Amino acid sequence: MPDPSNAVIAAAFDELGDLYELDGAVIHRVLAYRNAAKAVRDAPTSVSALTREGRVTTVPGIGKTLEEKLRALLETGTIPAAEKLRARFPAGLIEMTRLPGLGPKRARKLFDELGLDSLDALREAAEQQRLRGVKGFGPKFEASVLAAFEAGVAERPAPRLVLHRATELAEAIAEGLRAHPAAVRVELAGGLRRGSDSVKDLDLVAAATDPAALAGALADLDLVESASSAGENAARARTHSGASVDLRVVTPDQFGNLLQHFTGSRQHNVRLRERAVKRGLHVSEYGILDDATGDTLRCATEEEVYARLGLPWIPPELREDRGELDKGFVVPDLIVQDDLKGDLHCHTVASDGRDTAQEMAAGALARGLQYVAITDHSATHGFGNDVSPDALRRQIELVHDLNDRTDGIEVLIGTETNILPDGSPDYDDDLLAQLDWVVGSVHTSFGMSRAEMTRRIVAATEHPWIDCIGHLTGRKIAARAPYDVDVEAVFEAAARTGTMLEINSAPDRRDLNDVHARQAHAAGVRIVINTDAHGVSTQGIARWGVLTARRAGLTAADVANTLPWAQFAPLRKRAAR
DNA sequence: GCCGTTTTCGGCCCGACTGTTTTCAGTCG
Repeated sequence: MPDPSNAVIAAAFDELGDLYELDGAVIHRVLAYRNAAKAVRDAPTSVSALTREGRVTTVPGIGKTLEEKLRALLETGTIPAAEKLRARFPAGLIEMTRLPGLGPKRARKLFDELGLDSLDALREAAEQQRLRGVKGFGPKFEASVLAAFEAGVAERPAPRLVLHRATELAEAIAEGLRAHPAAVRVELAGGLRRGSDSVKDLDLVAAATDPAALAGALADLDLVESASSAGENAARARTHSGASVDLRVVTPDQFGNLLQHFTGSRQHNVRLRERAVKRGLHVSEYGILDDATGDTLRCATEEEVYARLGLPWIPPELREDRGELDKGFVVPDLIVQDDLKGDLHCHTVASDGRDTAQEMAAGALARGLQYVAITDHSATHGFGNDVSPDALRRQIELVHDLNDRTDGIEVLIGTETNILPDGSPDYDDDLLAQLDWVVGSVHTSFGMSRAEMTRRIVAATEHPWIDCIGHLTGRKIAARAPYDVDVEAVFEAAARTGTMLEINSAPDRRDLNDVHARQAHAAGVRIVINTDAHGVSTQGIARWGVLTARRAGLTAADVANTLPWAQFAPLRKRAAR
């Protein structure tokens, strides 16, 4: 039995938190499990390995009790406490808490008094008006339950918006609001500003000379289908595309407090406020209350908020409670898009791209890059337009010729070769050896076992002509789960063999993700940020890969393709041969 | 259940809204 991954352990702790909450445990005990789950999910090393080494209590939020539970999980594959609680509380009870306004306390009450243990049972009870018989529940709640089912809550959890679409939409709304005469500043907040993979809704904050007037103006935008007031200086809306929008407006002297509060993350704010309380300060979206004086400090900028708490300004991408508020944390000089000198993964009409190698090279040059590798799909890609070995040989000639004719940018010939189920590439070694650069990616047989998939990708890192592994986990944000692979084993192999790992910038991939990129870097792996662009029009998506790298805390020096080609070239595995 | 520039015990962010209450617990962000 393989050791559970950090993701599996985190899910187990989250489940335990839910179960203890239903069991009526004090909330801080429940939160301890959720904190631990998050710490495990974000941990830069294997929590299973730490447990075996007896060092797991070095993970913040894991103490003696959770260590014991981890040991049980490693030795028996399960946690006894979870088994016991599962026997008492059906899974349907946790599902019931998906309904707005129904949390664990009230769900438990319905379970105890009416025996409701599933969404179906809840709906039936609401239809029969039996809920109002329970103290604390009334006709309005029954109506809201039925409305929630009508809206489809039971079938699907609220869909999440992938960041690039959400950003595009939110920027358009922000632009509309900025045109209002009362607007002083309008900014994106929440996960949009932190660069999360996806967001649940669009958070916007604004400063205005007349806050109520600007909040009211949200309803008038063309993009907005319907809007409602959510208090004096706030508005909530739904766009025609179905996204929900939250807007809060204050006067300019409080804008820093508001922006800080609504940028989050929740965990970052909790930690920030806990720190502040120890100094006698209470932080909210309205200001910083000082116990000593009774005064509330209003901040026009975020910098003032952090400064008053004795902290440097922390870039939004790092506000995830991953150590950024620890004593002695030094804010890194995070990478920016302009730091990138090359793109080592793109496609042309030779496979499934839209533009020619010449057009892609010109596009890369126009974006200020100094080198670009043409890496079309390989012979067994399986989605049409496969590049046969002969076609690749012709492509080598073509790109060499193009490079000779092109000034200002190094045009390299490469491939994105399929990693076959046995871990080998689908071109012969002598052909791969003629290329400047080879990305190896998994595009088939996603359903392999974790052990098989890990062996497959580790074997690819050990191949002498594979310079880099593309989109390591194959995930599609909000659409497709990653395939099951022991990423830590791959990081070890990549570091050992000198194989680089890509942060794929496609906005629905961002793979490596932020946590993996941080782990890989810590393991000594060389990271590159690639576009995987399929046309000139999408070469700008490096933005999303850079955002992922920033969330991983990476600087320009931590990303190999910030180097000019002359310095990058010798870092390739093939350069050592 | 965790944790320590006030603590090895007694704390553990902040504010708004909701529906049901007779003064507020639970939920949400």
